[in-house]
Amino acid sequence: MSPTNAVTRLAAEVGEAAGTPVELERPSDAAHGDYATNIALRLAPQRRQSPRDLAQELADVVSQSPRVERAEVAGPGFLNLWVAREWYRDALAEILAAGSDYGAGWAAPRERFQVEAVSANPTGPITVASARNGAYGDSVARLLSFAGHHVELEYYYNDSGAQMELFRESIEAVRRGEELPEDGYQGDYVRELAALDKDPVPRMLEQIEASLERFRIHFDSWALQSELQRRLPEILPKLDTYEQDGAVWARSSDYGDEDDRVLLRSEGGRPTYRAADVVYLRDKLERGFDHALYVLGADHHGTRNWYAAVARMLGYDPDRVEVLLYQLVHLTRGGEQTKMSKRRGDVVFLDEFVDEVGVDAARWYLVSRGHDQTIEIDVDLAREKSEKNPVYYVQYAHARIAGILRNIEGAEPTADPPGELAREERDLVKRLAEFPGVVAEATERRAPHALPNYAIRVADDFHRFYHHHRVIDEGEAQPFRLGLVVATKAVIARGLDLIGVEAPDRM
RNA sequence: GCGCCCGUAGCUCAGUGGAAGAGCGGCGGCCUUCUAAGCCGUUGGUCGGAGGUUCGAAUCCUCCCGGGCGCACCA
Repeated sequence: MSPTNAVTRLAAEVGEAAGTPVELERPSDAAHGDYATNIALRLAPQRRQSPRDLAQELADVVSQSPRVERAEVAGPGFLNLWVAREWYRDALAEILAAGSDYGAGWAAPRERFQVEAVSANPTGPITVASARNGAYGDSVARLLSFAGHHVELEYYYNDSGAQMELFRESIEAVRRGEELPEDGYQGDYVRELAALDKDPVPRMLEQIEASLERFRIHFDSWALQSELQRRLPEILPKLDTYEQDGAVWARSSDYGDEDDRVLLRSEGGRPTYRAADVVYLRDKLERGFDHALYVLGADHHGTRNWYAAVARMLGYDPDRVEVLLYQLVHLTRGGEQTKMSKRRGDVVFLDEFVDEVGVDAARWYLVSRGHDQTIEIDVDLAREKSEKNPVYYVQYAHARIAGILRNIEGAEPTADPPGELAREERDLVKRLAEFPGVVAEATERRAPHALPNYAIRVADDFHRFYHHHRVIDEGEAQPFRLGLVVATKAVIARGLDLIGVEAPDRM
């Protein structure tokens, strides 16, 4: 399922001629037309026809369409299309009618998604590494929601594991003026929490929530490991388990995981985090979510198959569980790599990073790389680089349009071109018409980094248009150009919103 | 040793079977005109390597090299 729009409707016309669905692409070389398809090359073998002959037959049919200016056969059998003025008018009219909803609501069926993201232990402030988790997970959530799904974002935190004990012990040690436990938590924030003379965990959680809200990530709910763990006795019998060496194991290797996993430790029968995972997953699916998405750093990729195995063991369709992995953030200082460790206090916190570069540049930066790509951040260069961050290039396009609109308040936009379109106008309309396809693909591939890359292209086409053509006082061209920039503004604003970046009216 | 991810321009990275790209950097131009955080030109790549599949491979398969991350009764 993907949204219908001017491009897919044109593809459908070609598809009708070909008798099979057709996808159109925009050739990088303008000499290859506005749109092109390789359908003749794919169909030729089964039709026992030469690709070029087949392409020519399609060209003859398709060129009859009022939306097609001309159609040509090129190379081994590509079909290149030049679209007509009518197509541009249709495409722009559709965007103006939809406004900020352009590209929205295409999902069918509409389902309920839970996205669990960040979920860092409250043993310290949110780091830049966790911020990537949040930026990625939140953007995926925004995309799913924009598609028409019901989406809730949840933060799951561990308040009872070994790391938390070590954290509390570290605080206590500082309070008593004793030496830190082995591998204990260090850093300024530990001393500050120790000075408060209160339970450090609620304080830490408040700070985490505040940092994430500032980063424009709002969590709908917060889940607590200790609470979920209490329901373990009720869930445990539903699992395929066995005892060995005094511990209780899940037979997860029979359900698609690499190994069996310990649920209850031999020492005192204390539950592992995986025991809580089982309760939590069941809770998610029983709460009425069709899909449970886990956003995990690559350092957790070993647990990738664990969640699906648990779903199988509990009798759920494992396809309802999805693990979204992203690669880690590496920090360097003046070329030297620093390890991100909260325990050693050797770490860059999100708040510091945002103080340096701002929310917009930070979110853009963390989500504009593919999630399978390791991110390198040179902390010393972060600020300097932020001034050259492409996010400003995109935002500037939006601000320029806002400036135009301020100067001609009340003027009526139209999608109807007064005459032949200029090259910059055609390029911009075609670019905007890509938006629904970009959004749909980004959503289905869980790949929000397509948005910033696309937004740069839009800004590119806009800035070029802006440089070559005026909007205001251009006589009969004004209403159409106004429509063009109004549509551009809507697409840029939405594209940025989907990755949590603001679209300012002035810069 | 096993598993996952990555290797594309000087740097940071897009591009998941169709005709090699962007930003930054470098060099040279453009502001009495809706915002110069902009525009135009130019510089730049044996797509890590070798085989294979295909009419066609940066993209799919195999092997090799290099880097990252894992392989807990931590999370």
